Amino acid sequence: MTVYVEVAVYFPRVVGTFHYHLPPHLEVQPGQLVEVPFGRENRPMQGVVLGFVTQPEVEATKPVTGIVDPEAVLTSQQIALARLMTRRWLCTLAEAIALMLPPGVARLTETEYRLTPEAPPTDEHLSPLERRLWRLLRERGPLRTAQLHRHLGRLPWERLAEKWVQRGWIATRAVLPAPRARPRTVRAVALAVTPEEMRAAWDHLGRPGSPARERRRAVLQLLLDRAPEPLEVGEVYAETGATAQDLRYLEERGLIRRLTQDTWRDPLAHVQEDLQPPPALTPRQQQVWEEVRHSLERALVQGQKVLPILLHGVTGSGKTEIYLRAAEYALRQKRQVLVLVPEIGLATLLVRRFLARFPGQVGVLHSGLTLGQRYDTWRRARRGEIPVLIGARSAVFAPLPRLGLIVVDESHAEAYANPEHGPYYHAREVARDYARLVGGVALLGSATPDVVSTYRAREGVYRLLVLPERVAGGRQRPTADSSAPLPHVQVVDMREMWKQGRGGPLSTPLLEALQDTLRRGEQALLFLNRRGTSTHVFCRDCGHVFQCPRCQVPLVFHQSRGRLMCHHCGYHRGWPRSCPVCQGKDVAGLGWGTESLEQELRRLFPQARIYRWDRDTASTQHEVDLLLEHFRRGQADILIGTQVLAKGLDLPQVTLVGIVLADIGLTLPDYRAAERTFQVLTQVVGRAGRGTRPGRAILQTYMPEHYAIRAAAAQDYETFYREELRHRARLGYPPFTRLVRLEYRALHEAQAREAAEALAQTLQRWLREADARATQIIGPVPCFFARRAGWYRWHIILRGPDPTRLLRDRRLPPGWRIQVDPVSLL
DNA sequence: AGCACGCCGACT
DNA sequence: GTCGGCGTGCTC
Repeated sequence: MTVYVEVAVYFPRVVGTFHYHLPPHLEVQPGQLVEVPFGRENRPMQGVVLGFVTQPEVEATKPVTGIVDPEAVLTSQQIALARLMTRRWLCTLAEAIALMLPPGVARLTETEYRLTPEAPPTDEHLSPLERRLWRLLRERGPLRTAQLHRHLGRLPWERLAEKWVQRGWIATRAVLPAPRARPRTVRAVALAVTPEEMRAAWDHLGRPGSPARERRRAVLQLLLDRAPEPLEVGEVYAETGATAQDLRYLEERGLIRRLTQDTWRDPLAHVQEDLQPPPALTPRQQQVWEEVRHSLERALVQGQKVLPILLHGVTGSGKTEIYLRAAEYALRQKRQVLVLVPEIGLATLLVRRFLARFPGQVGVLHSGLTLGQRYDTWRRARRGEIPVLIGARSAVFAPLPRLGLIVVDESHAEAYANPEHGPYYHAREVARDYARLVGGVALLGSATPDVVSTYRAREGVYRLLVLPERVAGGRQRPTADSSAPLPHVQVVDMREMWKQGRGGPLSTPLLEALQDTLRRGEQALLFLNRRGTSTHVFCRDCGHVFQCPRCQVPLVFHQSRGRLMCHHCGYHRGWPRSCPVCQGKDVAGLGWGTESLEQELRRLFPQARIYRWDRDTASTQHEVDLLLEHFRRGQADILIGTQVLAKGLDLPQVTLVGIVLADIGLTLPDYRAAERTFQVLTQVVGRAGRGTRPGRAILQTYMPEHYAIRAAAAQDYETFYREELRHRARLGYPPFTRLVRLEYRALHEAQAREAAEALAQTLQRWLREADARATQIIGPVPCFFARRAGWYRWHIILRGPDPTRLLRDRRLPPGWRIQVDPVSLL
């Protein structure tokens, strides 16, 4: 009986699956990564076995040719998730699976180039490019596409290689490169005899009294003390002073045996946290916890399907403690826990709290780790050896065979969507689907849930739980019956300040509040969502604004670097000597950024100690940690920062938050602009008064009457939600419709426009054919950020009750990026 | 990704 | 008349 398997060939653009037969000597299981011949050339490719089939779809099946990894790379639940994702996000199965494969193992087929004997024997009479290619292949031997690409870059070597193939100078071959990540093994030794046998040999380990005999005895004693655990040879050398010869001596006499041991490259290996007992819950927390526990019990004990939980808790209301208790419950049921965070760099505190509660049981997974660390964490997760995995967006695709709980912290965060490469997906939505598939619980936490999630919760799609009060004293010592007040917020109308002739970024109330805070020896945060010194650099004679030649957005002046910079693509240039339009010499800067704000503060408060936190002052994780640690210890009085201040920071000494300009971003032409502004303002205001002393916030704005500003100032989610929902209903945006955004990028404007216009016509035809009258096509138009890093961007928006239906099982021309339920239309 | 098939422009 | 452009489709 021939065995047939269904294989998802790992190639992003391959649609569908393929049937192969299994040669008698091979045994596979679903989820395994195998090698198969593909295409008429039988190019070796990787693929994932999805399952067995009794009857192949085609007569002549090809054989599975090899097994890439002895262990299954995907769980059956992940295979189900991948299948679901193709419909949810309109991606191919191969694209979804690619997200789940172990880092560094999955490889795409490449072409290998080799010089033949027909090739010229010398590089005389060759052009410079020909000579480089000839020499590379002559000196380095056969090279793969990627390797040639590294050496020759953008030079047109591929065309040349093709010519040489036709001439017979070069032979090509399709190859599957070796994995980039491998398990790391260390050499270890273990005792090979019983203690009794060891003692019998004790006096025959060399000349009596010799140092060698003492060293060999020390090795045996050490191994006996630690038995039955093998010890790494390095440790044995260090502990006993023994040499390689000593180990060989003992091995030859059969006293010890050598082995190689898998090691885990663990990014948390050197992190120590003191064990912390769970604090008492406030009555509110207790109520919420009872509800969460009930869901967990129904799902994990009784095996029932439960709704995802949306935990709406204001900043400082103790959501983390709920996560910890939920995790503890799942662990007791022998289930694994996945914790998603928007950016792992800002989640240090959360990781530490999990470590303090579950020492030795926590793993982390994010793109900042080395390939080896990610690979090892992935493998251990696959084996079920990581009880709690904390990670960024892509960790939702980690293989966790006994997953029971997924926590999505800050579940409103945009960082969960929009991966730059690969298919578009939203990790929170994937987490919901995944939790349902594994029969577990999805726990989505947020201080400012996105309105779509809240709407769903009220429609009964989520279980909504609310923590409306802060726990007093931050996380230090929550007592059972106390709650801390939310900060008092004062709105300052900057138009009034302007009329009174007060220039500068700081209003009188904010200046006075800063003075007051400094006098009392407390700390202040100043939030300005914009880096640099001047936001616009322009010619005073003709009004020309200096823009990025690649992105066409205004360049921002950074005085510390003495350069004009593009915040989109990193382009930079020196200060212009003259205007390129009118040759005028009067070039000036306008507007405020964190850098000029810092200068102004130093001028106004010469004795204050000021830190500035943005990408310019702290670019690495280590620098960020250091800066925050110093600030927490009171080594500065004022911390100026951008967007990052909104994230889950715990700075208990901060009693004043100043929002220098609340309106930034509010006027962007995006359906979520108001929501984004409300969220960031609410989160920043929430940074005030997390310790024992009450906090206050001052919010400067030119639009004090805007509902997002007013609701943020009042810390009133409900009002914002209702107002925002009214706007969405009127304009026909989610949650009342769904959107699909189709984006095209090209190096020439005309190219992008033509592609977009062509697709729009096709879409119109499809729309007529499907008679989908409720679905609208918006565009094609250039995106708001019409150029990014030199690429022209056009998009088409589909809007309707379910615009994905129009695209399902249809193929778009190459180059189009599909975003289902996009979080931004910019 | 390759590699076929397939229908419209500048050449032996 | 032919070579060749890259649009569309297929790969078990």
